[in-house]
Amino acid sequence: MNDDAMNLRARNKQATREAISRAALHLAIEQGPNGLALVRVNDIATAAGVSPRTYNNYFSSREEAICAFQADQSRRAGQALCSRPADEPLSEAVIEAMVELYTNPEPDKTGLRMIMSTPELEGEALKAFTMAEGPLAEAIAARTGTDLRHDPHSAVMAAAVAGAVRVAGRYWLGPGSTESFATVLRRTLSCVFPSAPPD
Amino acid sequence: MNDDAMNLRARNKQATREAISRAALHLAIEQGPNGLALVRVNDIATAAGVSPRTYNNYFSSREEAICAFQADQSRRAGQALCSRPADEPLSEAVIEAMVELYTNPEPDKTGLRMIMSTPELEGEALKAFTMAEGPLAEAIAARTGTDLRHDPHSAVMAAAVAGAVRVAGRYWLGPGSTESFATVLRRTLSCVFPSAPPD
DNA sequence: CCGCAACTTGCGCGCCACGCACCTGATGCG
DNA sequence: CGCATCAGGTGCGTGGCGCGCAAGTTGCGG
Repeated sequence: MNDDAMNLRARNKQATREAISRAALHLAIEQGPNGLALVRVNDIATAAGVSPRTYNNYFSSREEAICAFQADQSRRAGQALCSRPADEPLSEAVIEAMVELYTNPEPDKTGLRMIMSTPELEGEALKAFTMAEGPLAEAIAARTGTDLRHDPHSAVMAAAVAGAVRVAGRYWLGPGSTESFATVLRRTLSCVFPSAPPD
Repeated sequence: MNDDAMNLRARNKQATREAISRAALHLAIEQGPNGLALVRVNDIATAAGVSPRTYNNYFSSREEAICAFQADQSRRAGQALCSRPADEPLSEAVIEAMVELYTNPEPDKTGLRMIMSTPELEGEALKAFTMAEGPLAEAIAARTGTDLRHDPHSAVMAAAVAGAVRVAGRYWLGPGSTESFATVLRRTLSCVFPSAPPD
């Protein structure tokens, strides 16, 4: 039947997760960066149409719920790099993979600005971005044919890439940014690869 | 009088902070990576010889208390780089500054391993390490004479350096590490500076 | 020697994570 | 097609915790 790569069951689960996360972010934006404490778990659950008890079957903190999207995105970092053509130079592959991953869809500037200007949320987002490092390091190691366990190069590069993405976010959210996120991302990422061609 | 660079009052404050943090880490180690929930705030406060209420005048979560040392250390990252001789090449200055900062004193392997193998603590430690990026970026920008606000190079490099430190920690804590932390640190940091001399 | 300001502490409130038990609806099988 | 099974949603109860408030205490400067 309708096993669209997923049981109906799992589908609903994913939908619920998204609903809760969506509601959480929305409410957080309403309250502003200094009103995080006013976003009650009860409100989130109600807005998402589930029981408060169900809410923390999915998340164990407001921050986690609000940043769930970033977390999900980071989980795909490894796969994003792996799906680049194998004959592409490493630097180009990484840059294009990250641009593809983090601009699809174009990030919600309002939501991101809210997150990055709220210390507690910033911490959670940091965790989320860092989740990308492991898979990224593996993918890089696979591409360069090095051994992840004995050669720190891939791990360091993965960390640097993740860092560059975060820095790009900060610049893009800053006051004087008329450029697209993709542009900023390419610029910061090219700092990581000193031998990278200017384009 | 006895203004040893600090009022007696501020000295006690610092001592209390350290006592609480110390007690927290000690108790956490006792309970192991899976028993973080069993480390009650009450126990920490008692062990530190203060009231539970006082405890969260200093910290607002167990995790924050346990990782306070890492946080304090990261705050000094900028200063560490600034205090390197001005005629030193950037890469060497950064490497030596970080080695100096993170091996003085030699890190507590047991405590660190505990922290890095406990998800919630790992997140907090991540926040702590990331606190170093801002000051580091400023110091790097100052050294290279670039404008931090319009040129992302220093920010990206700072993030990469912080990442390299974290990666070094992971490798050093891993099973087959007979080397000193300084050695591992130098190796990962030199990955960040491709033009860095082998020694 | 005195008053101020900083710090600690006890009290109390509201929120929240989580275990437990029950219910509902999806799933898979004969 | 109907039944046994089970994953997931929900209500309830409990213990812990963050934090505001209002004293009490102690170092510091005049």
